[in-house]
Amino acid sequence: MAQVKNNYQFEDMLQKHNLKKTAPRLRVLSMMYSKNTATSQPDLESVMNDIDRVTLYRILNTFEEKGIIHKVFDLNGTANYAVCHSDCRENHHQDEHLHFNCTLCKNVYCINELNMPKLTLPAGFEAQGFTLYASGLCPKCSKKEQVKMN
Amino acid sequence: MAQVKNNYQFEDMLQKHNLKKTAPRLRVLSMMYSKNTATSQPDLESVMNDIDRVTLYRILNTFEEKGIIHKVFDLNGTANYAVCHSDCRENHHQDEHLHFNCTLCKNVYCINELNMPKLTLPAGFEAQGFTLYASGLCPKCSKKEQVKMN
DNA sequence: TTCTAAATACAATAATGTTGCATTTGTATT
DNA sequence: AATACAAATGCAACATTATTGTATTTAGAA
Ligand SMILES: [Mn+2]
Ligand SMILES: [Mn+2]
Ligand SMILES: [Zn+2]
Ligand SMILES: [Zn+2]
Repeated sequence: MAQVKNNYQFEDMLQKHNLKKTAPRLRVLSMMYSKNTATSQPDLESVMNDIDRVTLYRILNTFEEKGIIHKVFDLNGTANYAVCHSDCRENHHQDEHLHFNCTLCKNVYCINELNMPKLTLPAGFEAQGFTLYASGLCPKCSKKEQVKMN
Repeated sequence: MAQVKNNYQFEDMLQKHNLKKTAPRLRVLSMMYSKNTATSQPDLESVMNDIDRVTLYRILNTFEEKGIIHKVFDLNGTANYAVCHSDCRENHHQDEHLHFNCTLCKNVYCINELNMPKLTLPAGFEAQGFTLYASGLCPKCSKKEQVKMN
């Protein structure tokens, strides 16, 4: 479920990362932490339409650099941003988890409950990181489909 | 390695999919089949700069629909296109393989030699398809790095 | 050769992302 | 509380990627 955090905690987060407490940043944090799915760039932009587009891009970039959020491209190539799990540090993400993209509601879920399988690549390839994508129906949408069936 | 095919074979391919044999289509096929990596949209466009951009997009779309090529987004969200392995059909891709994105040369490799691990998602999620991404050094670039080290 | 549906070319527009710079603001220091 | 300055925002301009509509051309069938 969505991690519940209040404004004080967001201010703390910014302070810990040596970032100034500003209204745009707090609003972005608040929005991202209020959901249990990633936030697409278009969504973010339409919700925060009073904040300059460039400011949003810069906020997302710095948050990513600081290890607060990570970027995921969904199956359509759209940029989505999700809050990082515990162990991400500045300029070093630790986000090897599955991303589930619902084909119906288009939401992207970070699935941390699944440990990545160990994989051996063909000779010559030196893998540094893995990401797993899955597409299909998320719990909400699969329920809706069930109802329609009956 | 790159699948070697001649122009007659490309013409056959188009015919089998009920597509007219046109110069732009044959050139796109020829380019994609000549490489063992996916072709990025920008690359395609700069190489075929005499063909209209829109035409290229439409060729890529129809090829994808027909199951001739599949689209892969690399780690930067750039669209790449790769020739499909045997068993893709019209409007039904069968491309559950690993995509390896080299961090140095940026090339995207389709790794068919690896069978996808079976995964169980958390309750409620109904997965329809999986894609696995890996990033790191491809054989060529990892060799270059070796040489530099010495 | 003629005919037509399909494909391409061209024009316009939308969506996404970046860069440079002027202005504003958070915060450390006095 | 006032000052000072780096950091952040806002704005303008631009680049890239992608889509839509329509006129023109062309592959392939008749
Ligand atoms: Mn994630
Ligand atoms: Mn592939
Ligand atoms: Zn859903
Ligand atoms: Zn490489």
